[in-house]
Amino acid sequence: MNVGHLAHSAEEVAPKLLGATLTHATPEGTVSITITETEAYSGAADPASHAYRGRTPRNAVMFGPAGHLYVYRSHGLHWCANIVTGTDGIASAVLLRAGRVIEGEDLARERRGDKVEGPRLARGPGNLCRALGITAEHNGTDLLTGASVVLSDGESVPTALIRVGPRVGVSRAHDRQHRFYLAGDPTVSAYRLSPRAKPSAGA
DNA sequence: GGCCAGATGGCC
DNA sequence: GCCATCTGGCCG
Repeated sequence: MNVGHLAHSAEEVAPKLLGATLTHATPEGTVSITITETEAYSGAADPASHAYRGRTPRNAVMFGPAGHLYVYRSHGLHWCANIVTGTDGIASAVLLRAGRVIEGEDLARERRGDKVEGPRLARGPGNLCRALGITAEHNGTDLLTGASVVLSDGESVPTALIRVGPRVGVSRAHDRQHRFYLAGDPTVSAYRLSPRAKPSAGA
């Protein structure tokens, strides 16, 4: 993967990351996924973004150069990972919502639990991080320079298979069509409207 | 300083 | 549907 591919808005990059490969090698083994679901988040213009109110210690990586990993904790127990896009100094990132495990399925199942079905191993942003073994220690990692977590070109995905919809679980700007996923793919997570989402006009 | 909400997931 | 669990951000 070339950094040039990521040097655009999150909205542009998010659909293009479908089909790309994310790999994490550890002493225990290697797990790789094909990305099947993403969401775009921007900065000052996006009320649902962590960067909406400006730079803070938590979201600082979002403001940095493209190709780095932004990891945050959700609800006190899950980790979620984003790929930073765009220009250094301007916040934007793509949340990795789901993927298909293509290497290291045994290790992924060890991390996720015995009973988890193959397609569900990395279904949902928290599960994706757990299957890959991504935690806070990977926040800020450069994915393009051969660090432990690496983003690489995978299979090319036919445009006709890409679907767009509203983002999952966000209470603000929840109508924005910034979620991208592969049609009919069982590894894609279920849509859920935030309980706090305000009713929108025309609904 | 304190409180509330949250880019979730699993179990009842 | 409900709850766990904790951190960031804002004073709702």
